Amino acid sequence: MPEPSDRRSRKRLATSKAISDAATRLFMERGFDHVTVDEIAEAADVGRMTVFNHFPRKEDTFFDRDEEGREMLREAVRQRATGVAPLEALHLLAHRLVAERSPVVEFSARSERLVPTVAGSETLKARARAIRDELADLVAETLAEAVGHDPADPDAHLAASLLLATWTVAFLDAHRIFRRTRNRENANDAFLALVDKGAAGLKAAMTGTPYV
Amino acid sequence: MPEPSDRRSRKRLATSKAISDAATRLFMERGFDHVTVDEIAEAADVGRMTVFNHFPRKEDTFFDRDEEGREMLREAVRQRATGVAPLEALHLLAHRLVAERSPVVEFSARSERLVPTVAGSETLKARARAIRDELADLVAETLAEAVGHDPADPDAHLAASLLLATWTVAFLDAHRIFRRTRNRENANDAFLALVDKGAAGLKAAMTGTPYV
DNA sequence: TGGAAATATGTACTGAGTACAAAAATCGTG
DNA sequence: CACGATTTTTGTACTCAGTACATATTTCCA
Repeated sequence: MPEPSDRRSRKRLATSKAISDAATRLFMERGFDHVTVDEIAEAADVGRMTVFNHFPRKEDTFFDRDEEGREMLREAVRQRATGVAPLEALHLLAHRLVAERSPVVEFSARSERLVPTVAGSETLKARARAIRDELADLVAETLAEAVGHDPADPDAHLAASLLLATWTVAFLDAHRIFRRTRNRENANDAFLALVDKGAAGLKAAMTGTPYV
Repeated sequence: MPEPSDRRSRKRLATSKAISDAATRLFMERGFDHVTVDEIAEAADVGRMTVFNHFPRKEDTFFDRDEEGREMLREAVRQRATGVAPLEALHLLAHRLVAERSPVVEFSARSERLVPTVAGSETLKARARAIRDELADLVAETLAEAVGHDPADPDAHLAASLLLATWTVAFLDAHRIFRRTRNRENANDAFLALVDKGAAGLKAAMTGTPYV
């Protein structure tokens, strides 16, 4: 994330952030469906059209950092150490993100407000599902690329779908544990326990392929 | 599906069917986004409000048979033969549906028009994903119930998510094969090959639980 | 400093979905 | 069969997301 030096990019970024911050705050306060785009624009002190200029849909003001996730997944597979299978690299990534307290799998006071905000809105849930599927497609293609297979390789798509499904269930369960116990370590443990289970299944499913 | 005998129910069903049929036809012809609710109402010869009376959202006029899928999944687990593990019952269900040429996994001229219709619309894809997640939740609860565990059992949710993910990938791959080879047997084989792979993974992931 | 390019904003529109009320069809019962 | 209750259909009026298009404003660069 290199801070761009020219004023134009800096201002654009500042405007985006103002909109996204205002929107996220309002969504957490009142729920996605009880906030209008006009109110977001008002709170961010911009015109209504500026919101749509930066974010094609209302829900994009909330989910505006999925590109970072894409980058992480791609890099984990491409920059993996020699001798590490593609799926193993992704499994290691999950463990590393937890160990490094990465924001994407963070269980904190903030995530405790964010998750119910998503859960409380069909639109936000739909967008979360869409992103999950987009990530699965990306992982599938990255896996296939890593072993020189066709991007449509069914095995790669099965592996990617199973992986994302596992991580999603693991994240939601860990969040549930965190809410119940208010203990980050418990949540991390629950997350990794399910991730490991899923990885074991994935390994078995992909036996005989170069992905594992 | 007992045909109700009273006129009221019959008429209501007929109206629903007229709307759903008209909508599906128009969506296939022109694409979901290029059909308005007014046009659906016009084609079904009802008032616009009648459409929303029968179907809360426009996309529900297309996906109006998901309850049957729910019923199948529930029954497969609940009515399983003694000695058959819950997940095994669901695996057998997949094979049975293919063997019996059930409409839900049918690869035909009709499905060849339906699938691209969904693929061509973000709204229909979103609804398909939502249904998939709803089915996964249902399967998770049914599995947990079958072994006397809490409905929120993480293992049940992981198993259900992996199962639905597998079936989805298998269905889409089989459809791709059918389009390419125009041979239903090829599609069935591709479907079952991936379902079996997923089942192998699922079995490994769930080792030590009563689900397998 | 004078445009060129990018960004911000306004106006006017389409179309989904909701709230509410009223009309029409159907049903149960005396 | 008739009449009141219930269900279904339909119309009207509204909110709000999202789009098309034009204009103004800001930033940049030669």
